[in-house]
Amino acid sequence: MAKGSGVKKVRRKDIILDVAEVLIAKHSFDGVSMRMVAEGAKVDLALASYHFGNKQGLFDAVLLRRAEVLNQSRHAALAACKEKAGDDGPSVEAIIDAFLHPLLGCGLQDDPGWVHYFEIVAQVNSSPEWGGQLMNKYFDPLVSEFILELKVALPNAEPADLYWCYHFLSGALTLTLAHTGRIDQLSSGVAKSEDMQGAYERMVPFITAGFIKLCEDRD
Amino acid sequence: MAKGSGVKKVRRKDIILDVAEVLIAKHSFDGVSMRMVAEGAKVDLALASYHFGNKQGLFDAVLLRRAEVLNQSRHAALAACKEKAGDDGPSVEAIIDAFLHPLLGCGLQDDPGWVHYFEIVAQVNSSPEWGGQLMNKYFDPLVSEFILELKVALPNAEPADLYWCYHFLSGALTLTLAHTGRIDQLSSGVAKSEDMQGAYERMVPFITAGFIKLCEDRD
DNA sequence: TTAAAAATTCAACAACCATTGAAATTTAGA
DNA sequence: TCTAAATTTCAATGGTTGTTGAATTTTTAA
Repeated sequence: MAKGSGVKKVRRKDIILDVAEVLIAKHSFDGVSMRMVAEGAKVDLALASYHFGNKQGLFDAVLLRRAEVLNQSRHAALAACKEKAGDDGPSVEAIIDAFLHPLLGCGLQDDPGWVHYFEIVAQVNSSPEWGGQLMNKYFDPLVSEFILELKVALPNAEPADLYWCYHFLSGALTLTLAHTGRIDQLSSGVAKSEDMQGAYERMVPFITAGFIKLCEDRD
Repeated sequence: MAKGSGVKKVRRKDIILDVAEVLIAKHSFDGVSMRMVAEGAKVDLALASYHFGNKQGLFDAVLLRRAEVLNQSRHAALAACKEKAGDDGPSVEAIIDAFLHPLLGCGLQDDPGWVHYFEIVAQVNSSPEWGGQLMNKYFDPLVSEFILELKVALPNAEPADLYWCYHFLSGALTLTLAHTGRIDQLSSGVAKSEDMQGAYERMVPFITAGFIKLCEDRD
């Protein structure tokens, strides 16, 4: 390659992460071997171990890489929504929207990298082995920010109700991100797994109504 | 063993299923080896292959065994709820309740077998590899019954909205069944993963409100 | 240009994997 | 009791797994 050609050199380390991301999304962590990754990245078997220590280290790196980006994007969305709101703070719907809308902005609709990443997150979230630990480590500090803001918007809410509501939100969201194609089959094509815009537009009012019902209307 | 002692003989085949259920729930399908199952069941390595053909066959058998029981129980609950309702058919809340309440009756609260089974279902549901196929095969015929009844209760609903609502229900439910312990950590113990009664009582109004908001109130 | 550091490859290790055919044992039925 | 079938064990197969130390190449920086 000529000097100063302006072509950014893609590091092998990043290629390995990209390939691992795709494979883990499709086959789950235990279904992927280091050899599959090396072969996909057209790289020697030993290289992934060199860069990431071992298989678990590779997995952690895949998870961490985009978590930081997403957390920052969500944090900014929450700040903007608080900025725009009056003295009473943002509405429940505005908070839920700030939580969900950044996912579309991440390129969830277009960028295959993000699509695969979220498929991994979906699997991790409902894994008894890693679900609690990893989600707590990578995402829950930011989630706590949102719940704190929801407590302001829903001052009469019982804490346990609020946490269960977030739990339902988390489940609905991650299954949507999992892209299993189940809704396509169930609905005979009327609803499509890939339609993240449509899912988003429906999820915001659905979840908002649930929060209000449980944390405001409660008998 | 003395003849006619009344002690029901436990078949090795069932023991293998029980052990596989526990292990798959904890480590996922690819994380479990035939050796781990054989060792846990105190049985020769070859026996599981003899009874179930191969590893995939064992997995299918674990999934199928309780699916039939659950489907029958849910079908009966829906029938009873239609019976009790007037000419207009059951309310949205009654239908959602008929979908969720049988899970408690299955022994979800007490029987460890069912607890582990539902952990597997949770993982399968959000697996891109098997999620669409397996859930569709084992559960969706019955799910279609429920959606049909929801269409009666929500005559003005757009079909796509209805399927997305069920999708959100499915996600919220399966994450709850996954028992990841994440909600315990997030809430510092205020909400507990094991509290299926509490989850059920909150889930019914939460999901009902979402359905009504999206499929009845829609602007 | 040169030397140190980083990245990459090579080769091999021991451990574990699922599957299977044949032999041995247990069970069921006549 | 006797026999055929079902169950269980034994032993081995060929393949795949993650990891690692040493050798080689490439990059970096002085």
